[in-house]
Amino acid sequence: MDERVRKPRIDDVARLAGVSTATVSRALATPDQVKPTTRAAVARAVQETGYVLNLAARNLRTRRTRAVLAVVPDVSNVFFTQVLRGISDTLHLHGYRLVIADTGNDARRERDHAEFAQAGWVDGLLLLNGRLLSPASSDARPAAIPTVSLCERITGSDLPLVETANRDAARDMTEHLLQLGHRRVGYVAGPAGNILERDRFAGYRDALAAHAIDLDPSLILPGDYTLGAGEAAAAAYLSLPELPDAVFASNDAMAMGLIRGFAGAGLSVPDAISIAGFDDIEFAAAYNPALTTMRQERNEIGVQATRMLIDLIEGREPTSLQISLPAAIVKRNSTRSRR
Amino acid sequence: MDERVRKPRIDDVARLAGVSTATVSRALATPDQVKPTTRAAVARAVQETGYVLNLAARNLRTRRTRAVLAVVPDVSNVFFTQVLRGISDTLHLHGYRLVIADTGNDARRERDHAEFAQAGWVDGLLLLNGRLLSPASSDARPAAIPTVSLCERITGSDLPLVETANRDAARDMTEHLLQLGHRRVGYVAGPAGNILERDRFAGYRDALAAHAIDLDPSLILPGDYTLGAGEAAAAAYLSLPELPDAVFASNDAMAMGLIRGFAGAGLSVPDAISIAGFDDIEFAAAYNPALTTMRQERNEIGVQATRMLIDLIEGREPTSLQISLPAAIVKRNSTRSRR
DNA sequence: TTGAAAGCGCTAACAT
DNA sequence: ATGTTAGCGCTTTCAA
Repeated sequence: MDERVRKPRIDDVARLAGVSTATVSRALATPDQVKPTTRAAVARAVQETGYVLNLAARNLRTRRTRAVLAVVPDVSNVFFTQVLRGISDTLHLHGYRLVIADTGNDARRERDHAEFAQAGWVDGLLLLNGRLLSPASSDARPAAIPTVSLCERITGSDLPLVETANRDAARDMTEHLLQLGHRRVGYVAGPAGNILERDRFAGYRDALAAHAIDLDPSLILPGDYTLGAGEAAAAAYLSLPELPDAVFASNDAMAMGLIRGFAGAGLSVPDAISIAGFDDIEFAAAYNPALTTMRQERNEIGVQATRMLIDLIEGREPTSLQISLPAAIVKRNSTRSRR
Repeated sequence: MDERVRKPRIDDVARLAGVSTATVSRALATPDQVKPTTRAAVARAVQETGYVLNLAARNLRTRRTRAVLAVVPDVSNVFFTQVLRGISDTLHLHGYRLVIADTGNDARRERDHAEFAQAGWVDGLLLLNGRLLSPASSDARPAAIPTVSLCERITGSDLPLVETANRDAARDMTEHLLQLGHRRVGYVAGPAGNILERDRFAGYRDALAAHAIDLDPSLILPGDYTLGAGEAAAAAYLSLPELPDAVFASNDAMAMGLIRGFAGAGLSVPDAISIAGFDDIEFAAAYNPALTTMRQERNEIGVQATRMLIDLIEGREPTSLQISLPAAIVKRNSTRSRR
């Protein structure tokens, strides 16, 4: 029931156009190496036959794909999507295609994709997930294709890296809350062991130390970067004998959770308490109240990492193999000065 | 300076293992066709040489890739990310890999990717963008590889399709607002000409007609699915001699914009006015007030479309080539009964 | 259960 | 400017 004709190949076109396959190939890939008349003849033959290039054959022959794979733990995470935008645009600019692999935070799928990447499925690899080739196979064969990691550095790896200066950023935000006159400044943490969390918490500590304020363990609450964790933290703070003056949540979702939690208890933010977040995700500005937060230049992270990768792929020496991008405080309505 | 050794090929492994290349190939792809002893020898040789398969070669030979391409207009759009999750999981379940192409709403990039897809870069195509192969090339050669479109139907195409029953959904939501006792029900539209917009507006009209309420043009405002459009609409409503009782925004971002706009003018939602959205994006529940909205089963759209595609790829007859998924009202705090 | 051998469809020397 | 030719690295009949 499938009476399809054989797909036309390059020699079908060549025959019809009355030239050699080499000429067809050139007419398609490097038109200016071919006489206009010939080019036209080829174009006509392509039309007529309905020829489409076979990529597998080309890739096999050229040993290149002009494609780059971005491995993302979770495409539905609003954080990564902006980074991807920067990657996508930059690649396009340089004539590469982007393919995205969503691993769903599943190590198996991660390995799968990485393996395929090594198998020549793409020319380069962008790792957005802070780990790869986990302990599973310890043969530790170094990545055979150019690879750059971004957003999270991979523990125990010296892969080229582009990230936000998380520690500095967290220090700055804490310092900002202190400058606002707050003294009891709480902190809602990210997942234990997470590398971002470590950096941000270190920054928080740095700022308090600079003001000779002791860490108050009752103000430091666990979290996991979810809205729910923020709500839970709010409840926990409410059960304290004395509320903090301000809380720095180590990401925006938790900051929003805090606001909801406090609002639900009849406490207004920022009148009763100041709340600051981290990331400046899309909805931070739209929130009620609009969130004061640390803006990570997610787009820029993608752009820089991609530039680095392209240099690597094309055999140039990248300007730098380690980039730490500054983050800036975005002051909105969830914090206020205490005077 | 690049003293890399030649990548090992299958015959290197074969030689080392003392077998033929055919046996190596089988040991890798269909282990149970090979004697355990041989299999072990091959495995050892693979280890020793550090052999990795060359995908281009395999794809060329087998004429398959076991990969599927999802073409997305904008990965940073929260709507699509959930759909992608459903796609990704379903594909994985069936042994396919997903690659995502972000076209950045750019027709050129769209065509690029589609072309590569036809060139055998993948086995199937998932179109999330509501158009493809736009007027540019009118040679209208039918897609050579299995293709399913989702989310938005493509005008003037009879591609297999999975979508939300937008018209029904919009009718239901409008009906709901009417049931709540609202009479002057406003509508904030999506981009003119957008197919979703047409369906949703039709549903809005259906509901009003069923109650014999005339369309009031002053209550129907243009929009473009952005938060800003919602804010602008709020301002426009505020300048009316009489405010509507309720407004149905044709997506969540605009509903949030409306709430901000009214809140900024000192009007409380839902006390002064009810606001309903469409989509139930991630932040709808977290918003202040939590948004009453139409929940599209985005994950399910992805799942069903992917099943359909796999059937197509593997030569089975899909159960259906046209699926319209119902959407359900999620009642939250941005609407209230008027009594 | 294994091996020999013939391509899959293209591109890039090299020659003309 | 164009043609000839030799593979790229794998899988898969077919035969043993």
